[in-house]
Amino acid sequence: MSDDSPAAVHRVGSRKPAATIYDVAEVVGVSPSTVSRALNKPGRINAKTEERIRNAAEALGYRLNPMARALLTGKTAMVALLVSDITNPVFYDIVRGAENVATDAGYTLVFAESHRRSDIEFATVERLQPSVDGVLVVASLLDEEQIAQLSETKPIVIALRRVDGIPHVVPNSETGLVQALDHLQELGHRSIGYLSGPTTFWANRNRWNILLEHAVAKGMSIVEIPPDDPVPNGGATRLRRILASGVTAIVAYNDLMAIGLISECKQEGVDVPGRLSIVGFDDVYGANLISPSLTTIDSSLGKVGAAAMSCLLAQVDGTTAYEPPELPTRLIVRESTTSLPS
Amino acid sequence: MSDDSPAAVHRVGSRKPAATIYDVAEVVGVSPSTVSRALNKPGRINAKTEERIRNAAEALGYRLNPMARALLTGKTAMVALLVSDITNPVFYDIVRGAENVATDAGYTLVFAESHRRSDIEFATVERLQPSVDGVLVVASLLDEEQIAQLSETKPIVIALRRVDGIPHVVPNSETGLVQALDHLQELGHRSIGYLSGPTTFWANRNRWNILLEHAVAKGMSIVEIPPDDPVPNGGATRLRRILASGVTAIVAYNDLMAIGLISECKQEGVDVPGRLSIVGFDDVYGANLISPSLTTIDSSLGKVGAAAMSCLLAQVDGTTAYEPPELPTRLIVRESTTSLPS
DNA sequence: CCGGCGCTGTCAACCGATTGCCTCGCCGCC
DNA sequence: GGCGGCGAGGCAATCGGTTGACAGCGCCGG
Repeated sequence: MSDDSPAAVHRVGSRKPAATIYDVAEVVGVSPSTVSRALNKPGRINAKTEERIRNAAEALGYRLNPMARALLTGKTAMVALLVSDITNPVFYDIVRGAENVATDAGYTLVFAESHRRSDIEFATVERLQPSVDGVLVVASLLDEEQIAQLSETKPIVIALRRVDGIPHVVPNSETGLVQALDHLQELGHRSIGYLSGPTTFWANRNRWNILLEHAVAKGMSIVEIPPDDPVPNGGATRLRRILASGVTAIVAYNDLMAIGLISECKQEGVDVPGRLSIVGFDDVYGANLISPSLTTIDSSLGKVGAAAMSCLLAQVDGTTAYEPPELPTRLIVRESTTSLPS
Repeated sequence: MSDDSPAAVHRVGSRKPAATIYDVAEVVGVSPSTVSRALNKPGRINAKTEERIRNAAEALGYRLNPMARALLTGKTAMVALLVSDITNPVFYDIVRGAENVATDAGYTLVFAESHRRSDIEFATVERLQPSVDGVLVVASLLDEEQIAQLSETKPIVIALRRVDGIPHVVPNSETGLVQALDHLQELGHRSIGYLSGPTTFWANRNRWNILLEHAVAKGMSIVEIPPDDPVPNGGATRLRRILASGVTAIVAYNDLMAIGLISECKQEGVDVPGRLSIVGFDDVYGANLISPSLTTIDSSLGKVGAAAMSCLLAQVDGTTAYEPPELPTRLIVRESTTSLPS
């Protein structure tokens, strides 16, 4: 039976108009304002009346119209979450963490994607702002001025990027990267390559700076392998350059690039980790599936999303200033790194 | 000035109140209704006046307040997308496809997760309905009655599940599954196991029914390996049962279960595909990363999401009845299947 | 010379909920 | 007995934008 055929037919047009406080008021025989108070100022109204109103509201299937409330109060109980690319697994846990916090706090999450274009990002935030109480942007591509400008309209929080004067939540990349360098040093590696990400990304520059500083301090040599392709797994095309550089281990900007590099190595017959040890960043879904499984740095993205959303809601509610927790990263050793045969 | 102090500080409270049509009207010297008409009924107003109004609106940074419009017109220009589990990669492409269509049509996407609980799913749809023009639910967990009930309030579309009387978009699993059976038969397999998913899932029963019908027709023997664990990768614990059953190939409910099974095989030293050929379903991210890479069935989830959203928007706009495209699935042969040594 | 028409723009009601202010009735206390 | 106080509920304005009804005006034809 081929029952997969899509059903286009449907009884349309028969939708109920949705009950309002006026309907409830009429049923109970009170004024709409009394209904409003009964429903959200417990105690303001006589207990018995309140009870009758609640029952009537229940019976009518009354739901508050968020638009109407928003119009008057200016609070929409919605927050926007903007990522540059939905299909990038780096964002999954962030989205989930943020969604949980928002939902628990009674906020509805509006979700949007900027398709990796800063102009779309700007326009999208602008478009969304009237509908939401605040915006959480993950790894924003905008200038600091643009962010500051958007911040004048509604609260905005940035995740995975440090922006002066704007609340942001960023895991501490240093702890994990230092652990990675220690790990590689213990394995006998002296010459490291950093497989760089998009040069405009704050996180990319940040990671490189940390690596540079600590590698030098540890007496290791390090070199940045610049990207020649802006797509995330553009790492694959750079294998030749890496081999030519003489490094024995690579720290990649992120797991996607590391995974791309491993694939390339497989194709070219380069042994990983025998010839080249590889460390990723983020521990995304898939990092432990690939063979060899990827040694990488866990940046607890779920917590980043949750913390960023908490930070945003704290601003929206205007209550206490939210103090972001320390979010250390840590190395997860798997199969893609091994000791250098000395 | 020169407030370069660290992140926590931020000039709060200094947010602009956002321009309204009243502000624009005052600047131009016309009435608010004229501004409204100028902005969204081109031609209704004198061209020069309209021009002046547009300029003033631009200068003031005027943005329409969607809440205000929604209150009167009943159209919010938002649609909700509900999935059961954000971290399930099956949904990524669906979300992306749906987001693109919604954004292109000028709709804002509200995103929510039901945490795999049908009660949360129901409550979430109910909560979201007043704010949106329609709801797209992916792989709904609800009864048909519940879905019908929700459908009375606002348009609803279901993806990845067939529901009588409710518009739905489902890829045709039959084409891909038949190809998989053909593929396995060519490789010499005569005895197949279906590694079943959650028994309550429509898609699970659907796939099993299709497999049963066609395997029998092809003269192959087939057996359903029931789940003993509701989590997606619960497949890992079932290896013993599979081996005991004597089948030489497994078709899994989805890639997650197939990947779990492969991991288990690795741990237990069972050769894949030498001892057991494995076919997944969905071709999610990661299916080609694992080793051996997974033979699976591509169900073009991006198109499913796009089609489902188009279907929803067609209902919302009340324009033409949307005719969902045929969405065939097809087999992708990789390394996890091989011929049976006869 | 007058009626009527088309073009522009204004008026005012309305969507649903919230909230400051007011009223009414009742109680208790001096 | 008079008055203050308080509990309970109503009135009406308000948020921002939309829209049907209508008014002023210039112009045309009869």
